[in-house]
Order: sequence, then C-alpha cells, then structure tokens
Amino acid sequence: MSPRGWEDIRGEVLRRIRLRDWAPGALIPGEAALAAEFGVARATVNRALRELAQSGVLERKRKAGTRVAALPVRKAVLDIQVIRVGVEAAGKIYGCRVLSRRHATLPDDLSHKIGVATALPMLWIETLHLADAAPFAHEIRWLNPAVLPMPLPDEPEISVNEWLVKNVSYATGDIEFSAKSATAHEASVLQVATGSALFVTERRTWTAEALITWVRIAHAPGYHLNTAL
Amino acid sequence: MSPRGWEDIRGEVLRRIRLRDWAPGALIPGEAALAAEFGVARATVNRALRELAQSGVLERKRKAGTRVAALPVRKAVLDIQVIRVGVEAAGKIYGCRVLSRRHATLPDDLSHKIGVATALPMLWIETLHLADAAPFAHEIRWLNPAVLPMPLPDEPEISVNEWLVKNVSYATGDIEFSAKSATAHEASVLQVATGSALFVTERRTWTAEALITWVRIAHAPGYHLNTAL
DNA sequence: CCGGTTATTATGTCTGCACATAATAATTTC
DNA sequence: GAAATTATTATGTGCAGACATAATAACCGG
Repeated sequence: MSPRGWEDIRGEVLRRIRLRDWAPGALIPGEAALAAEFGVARATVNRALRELAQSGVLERKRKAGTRVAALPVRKAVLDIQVIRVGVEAAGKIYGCRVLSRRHATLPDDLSHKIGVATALPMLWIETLHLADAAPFAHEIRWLNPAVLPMPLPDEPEISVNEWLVKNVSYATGDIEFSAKSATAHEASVLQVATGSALFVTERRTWTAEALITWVRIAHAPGYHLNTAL
Repeated sequence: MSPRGWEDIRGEVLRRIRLRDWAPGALIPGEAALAAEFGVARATVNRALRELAQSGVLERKRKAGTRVAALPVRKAVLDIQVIRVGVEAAGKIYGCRVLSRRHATLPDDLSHKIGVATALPMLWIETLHLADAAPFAHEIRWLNPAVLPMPLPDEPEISVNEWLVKNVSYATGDIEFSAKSATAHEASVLQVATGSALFVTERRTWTAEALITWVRIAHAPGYHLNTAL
C-alpha cells in the first residue's frame, strides 16, 4: 500500500502534517530522503511538495529545505465567473437590462483611483442583472473605446462583460471586494431599502498598454461568495 | 531568442492568446508540436500548459487536446491570513480584547447551518480586533472543546485563531464572504452607526472527524479584500 | 443504420539522470 | 577578527523515453 503517484505522496505528507507528525515550523525530510522512503523518483516527490507549497501548507527554500508553514497563509481560490454563469448555476434564469449608456470622461476620484487620465473619452454603461426576473446585481462600467476592436453590439441580451471576454484580448487585472451601503439610486434599482448592505466587487482590466474597463458590481442582499479552503 | 524555460513557454503561449493568435475556444497545437517548435522537451511544454490550465486560461482534455478557455473562469487567489498579520502588513499595531467567553450550546439556526448537533457543549468566544487601538473587526467564535488538545490559554494578547493554527492539526474548511448590516451590538462594539455595511467572513473548520470551530468576523467599514487576477 | 468493440491519439504521469541556482557553511585572506 | 572567497547542499528545472488513461474516431457485425 505504498503511494502510487504524486497525489498519494501529497496526501501522505498532508496526513503527517495534520497528525502533527511534522509540526508547524518544523523542517521535513529532503526530497531525496522522501523519494527513497516512498520508493519513487525525486521528481515525483518534488511535484507533490511543490503543490503543497503553492497552496500555502509548506514553505520551501533552496538549500534551507522544506518546512511546514508556521502561520499558514491559506490560499482560497475563487472562481470569478461571468454573472450569467453564476446565476444559471443557481438554477435561475438570467437576464440583463442596459439602464443607461453614454460617452463621458472619468470623474476625478475614479481617474485617480484607477490611474487613467481624466481627459480620455470613455464609454459609460449601467446594467441591471436579473435572476428569475428579480434584480440580482447593479453594474456600472467604464469602457475605453480606444482598445475595443469593434463597436459594441446593441443587443441587451448578452452582458457587456460577456461580449468583452469573447471579443477582446486576454488581459491582466485586479479585483476588490467590499461591503457598501446602497445609495438611493442603487436601492431603487435593486428594489431594496436605501442603506442596505451590498456586496460590492470592483474590477480593473488592462491590456499590456491601456485600461480596457473598470467595473463596479453591487450585488443584491443575500449574495455571498464562498469557497473551500 | 527562443524560450529558455517553462516560464518563457507560458509567456509565449499567453502572448499568442492575448494577441488573439489563438482565439477563445480554439484548439492550440499539441504538446509534441509545441515542444518541437520551441526546441524543448514535451515535459517542459506540459508544465507551462498545465499552469495555464490551472489558472483558467486553457482547458485541457485527454485526446481532445488543449483549447483556449471560451468563458474564462478566472481564478482569483486570496490569501487568508491571520488577522494580526493583515493588520501589521498595513503598518498598524495589532491588538485584541476578549469581550466575552462562556460555555453554551449551539442555537438551532447555526446548528443547522453548520451541520452539528445542537446538544454538543461548545465554547463561545467574542473578540474585538484592534488596529492602532481602533476597532478593526468583531469576531464571534464557536469552538468544539472536544477536539482541543489542551485548554485554551487565558492570555488575551494572542487571538484564539492564532493559538488554534499553532496548536491544532491542520484541517479542511470553507469560507463565505458577504455583506451584512451591523446589528446594534456590532455597531456599538465597532463604534459605527447601526446598519452600517460590514464585510463579513464566515468560516468553518473541520478535522477529519469533527468540527473544530465556526467563526464569523465582521470587519469595520473601509475593509476590503483584493487580489490580482 | 445502429450499437458495440477496437484502434488511435493527446494529455497525464513516472523514471533516472543532469545541471542550474540560491542560500548557507566553511575556509581563506588581509 | 572581519571580510571576501570558495565549497556544500537542497531545491528548481530540464531532458529523453516510457507507459497509463481517457476520450474520440474507426470499424464491424447484426
């Protein structure tokens, strides 16, 4: 019943850590030693330990060896999906309505926040996402027309975000999650009381050269994000 | 200037995807072909493509080949740290006060929510976390005394969570993020207005056998979680 | 034409070996 | 004795070849 592959090795190492066989902060045997013990190649042990290090359970340093993380920074992986997929995964019917759409320049505060010149002409779009015809999330989006390969479609069926992922080059970006009180406008659109606690995600997306889009999505009360550790 | 290692391969593949050389949904050349093109071993290409698949950029299936993700489920990796580390990383001084602590049994709703019998004797602890002496987060924690290897220390210097990670076996668990309005109690403890939007994280932690702890942390307004995509 | 069996194929993993790299320990030099 | 140099060592990465596995495609009998 010796381990068969790198996943078994990973499991066995994890077992020893959980049983405190190897305590937090302690040095564990080197790859060569473990390979000998398990009767596998060093590369196999390496693969297992590398994965554990990636998930924050181990800390590895050349020459210094591998040790069990003392204050484990657990890495939670969140799947950031297109809203439609999230809604449909919950067994509901997705819909969206574009509430407003116009050309404008960035307000000063936002310009500063996302690091883009105020002067640039941008496209502003406000969308309401629906789940089973009930308000689900309110989206405010700034788009940089300069980086769009073609004009946006008019169809309100598909969300702008979804159009983007299909038609614009992949990019880097960042996300921020926070809790905000609903403004009067958000409250009316989402049909909740003003001041309700909304789960807000703000997202910047860049190409190598320029900003593609900045989005703020305020989710209706009850929304939550979860993940396994 | 051909690629030197798997990271270069990953970069080059990513570049082609970003340039829409390989469009979303399209099949990309097989590992063998890429290995030949780049003049590296197949294992090296495999490593690069595997990483890209792990981060949601590619979708791989045996025999079917590798394709660019059509609706990329971007994986955002969040670092779940001990609160003290987060506070100190922001350049502030951490502190915490245990507000209350007693033995009790789980209320029905929570018992149902976390899947543990109501009857079990549990320990209930309420903690206030401080950053530069200002309220930072309010923590409510249920602990299962049965799985603790030794009695909890009395020292209020170190948070219960930190004591746990150091003294109890690693475990699995899950996290949930949401936005909630501050209750009267939370508001008074955090010194904010009742009804303020609070960022709440709820966390369950299990050993292989039993629940270790359930925690709800309500963060003071202004708190946000962010990560690169 | 249908359903089941049998190739075929791309990815998944493993091995054994080699060398690169970074961090520490030992040594030498001034 | 301090500083610079040189081993030493554990992890990081690479290679070539092999077999495993899963999913598709081709085939074949009815």
